[in-house]
Amino acid sequence: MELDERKITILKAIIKNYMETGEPVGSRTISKYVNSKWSSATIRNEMSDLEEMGYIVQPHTSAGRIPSDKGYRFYVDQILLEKDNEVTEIKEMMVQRMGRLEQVLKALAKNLASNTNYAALISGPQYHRNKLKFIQLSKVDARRLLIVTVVEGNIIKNTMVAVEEEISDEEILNLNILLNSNLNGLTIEEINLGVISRLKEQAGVHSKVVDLVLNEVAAVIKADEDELQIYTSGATNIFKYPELSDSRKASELLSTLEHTEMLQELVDTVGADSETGIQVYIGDESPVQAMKDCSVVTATYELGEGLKGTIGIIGPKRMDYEKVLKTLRNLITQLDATFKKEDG
Amino acid sequence: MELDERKITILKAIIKNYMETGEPVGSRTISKYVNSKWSSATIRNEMSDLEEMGYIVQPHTSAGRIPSDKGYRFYVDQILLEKDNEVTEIKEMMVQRMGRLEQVLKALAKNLASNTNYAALISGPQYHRNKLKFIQLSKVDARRLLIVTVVEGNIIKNTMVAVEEEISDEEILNLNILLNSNLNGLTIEEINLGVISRLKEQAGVHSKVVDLVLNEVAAVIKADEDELQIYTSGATNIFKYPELSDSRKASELLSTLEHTEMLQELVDTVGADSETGIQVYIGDESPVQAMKDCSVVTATYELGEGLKGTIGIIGPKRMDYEKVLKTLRNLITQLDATFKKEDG
DNA sequence: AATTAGCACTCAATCGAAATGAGTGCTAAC
DNA sequence: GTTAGCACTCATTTCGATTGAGTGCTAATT
Repeated sequence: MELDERKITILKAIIKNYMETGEPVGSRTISKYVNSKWSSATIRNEMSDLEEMGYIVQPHTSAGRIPSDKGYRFYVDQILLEKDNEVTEIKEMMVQRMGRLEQVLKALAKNLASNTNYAALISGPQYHRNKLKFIQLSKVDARRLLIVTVVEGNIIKNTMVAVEEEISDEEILNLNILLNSNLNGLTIEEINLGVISRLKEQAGVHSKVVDLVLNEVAAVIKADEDELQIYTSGATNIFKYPELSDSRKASELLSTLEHTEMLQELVDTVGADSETGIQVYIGDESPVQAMKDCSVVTATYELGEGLKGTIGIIGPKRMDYEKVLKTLRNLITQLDATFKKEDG
Repeated sequence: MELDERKITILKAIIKNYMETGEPVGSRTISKYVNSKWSSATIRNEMSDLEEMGYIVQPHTSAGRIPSDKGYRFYVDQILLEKDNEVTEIKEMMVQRMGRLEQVLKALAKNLASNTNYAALISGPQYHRNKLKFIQLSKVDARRLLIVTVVEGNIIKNTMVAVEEEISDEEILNLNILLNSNLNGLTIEEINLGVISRLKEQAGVHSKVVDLVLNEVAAVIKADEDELQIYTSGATNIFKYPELSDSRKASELLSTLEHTEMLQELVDTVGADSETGIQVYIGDESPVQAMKDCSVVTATYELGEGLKGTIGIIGPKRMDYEKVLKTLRNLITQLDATFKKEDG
């Protein structure tokens, strides 16, 4: 059997309708919904075919039909094909006060969630292969040094370390020059033993401090790699969809969203669509078990070479794929543009 | 009528039992629960009295009794009186890597939630009246300055600003000295026009930069005051309590916890118990409407003079007050001790 | 006078049979 | 190929009967 014009129209009508209502949709509904060109009986025959082909299912005999995962998949693929060129403008909420990446990401997630009415997720960029841009030591008080590390993408990290004996301002100045001239532009992997021993040699009496500083820098960056930052927002939006809001499902889904370590796999996988990095998981396709009754759309954004993060939307299977995909594509475009500008 | 010994015993038994089961408790249950010294009939009479006095209620005729808010209140006050001296040791999860206050607070909330099985909330300290400890300007690249601000309590803030024309390293050094010698030890309110104009005068050609820096510093601190940092954890724990997990209530409660701005009032109010700063809200007593079916326990911790934050637990009315109060008291003690040490 | 046993009564929760109705599949007519 | 008509299915709703935990009251007991 083949998916002819009419079957496609009917399938789309079923999916659209089900997305709106969340209820199984029957033949009569569709008959009225689609210019009433065909009677309910005809629709019934077509639906019977569509069911046989696996695009729709009956939750039980004598109920209407709902789209199967395969049905959704067809629908989504259809949309992914239509490369919409119009880029609708997103409100200029972005990046008034840059510099605190976290804040921006959180705001972004919040915005995304309230725009779509689904749950949103955003992961901070990962730091391996990331170039050191700037290091600064400062004396906060007699025995305490503040280390500020700036890496590519203008991500700033602070640490405080205690030193054994006081260091004069001038010595700190020299250390700063030393550190920056030797380390700037290197990735964390490139700071190998050779570089380190050369540094320590030049530091003379303060080789101990150099050690301390390098350890902290490595630890800070490492820590961020390990406990990957993931922010979620609008998790409670799922209560807007009855099929997800019974206590068992809601509990499972929400606690997964709360324990961000369980979302790792979702942000690790790079999107399939090579151009936009967009990936759509429908139901069981999701790498996260708790989301088998949802659909998840993720997209990858880029801050610089090798500096990638993920944005995601989690909603019911009947989510408005068209809107979500459009929004994400749009956002990615803007993000990429923004960071490119900020960075250069 | 008076609350005699026996009535108190029975009231406590009812509350304890209800806390365990979450079901209305009947006379026979209590009769067995309390050394079976009294028969169910006796208990019934006493329960009748207790109901008349308002300590317990029947959800409907011919059901057992459950504690009223007044009943819980009695119970809690009882516990608050018993100043327990034994301070149980909390696991040494705290403060391995200090300096990133946020991380510590988040970890703390997570810990608290998983220890108690209730939802936990923690607010970062508020910054007004906070002393500036250290300012540092650094040149990241030709047109960009990094401003690092350290305030009392070792809270570190970063901002990046763009400058119109390049400033030499030496000039930056001078600016740093100028800023630190003039501003250190001042609160944000104390940096008034007098101080500012004096600063600008001394800065000479770079008075513009001073302006920029001061604006940023004020803005950063202001921003943190405005959007008070509140972290929640274990919100989904509420699904463990059937009386809170029906879709409507759960949705309301969880979205309140998600939109932290709605928790403002909870962390604004300073605890009533003058010594420990602990405050217990039972049901309607809570300033947050969405929590009228819950109990909320908050405690205030201190980082330094005028630098206060709040920790809170949100759970069902039948929460284990004894455990919660003990845990919070304990935590506060340790927090205070830790920050005192760190700070000095 | 306080306590307890006994019994009638109440009422939410549970169960199950019947009614409802949305929706299907099939057949026969158009 | 399309449609009208009808019997059939089955989740959901409705409603009365049943159950059982728990009470209040009274009379007997200590």
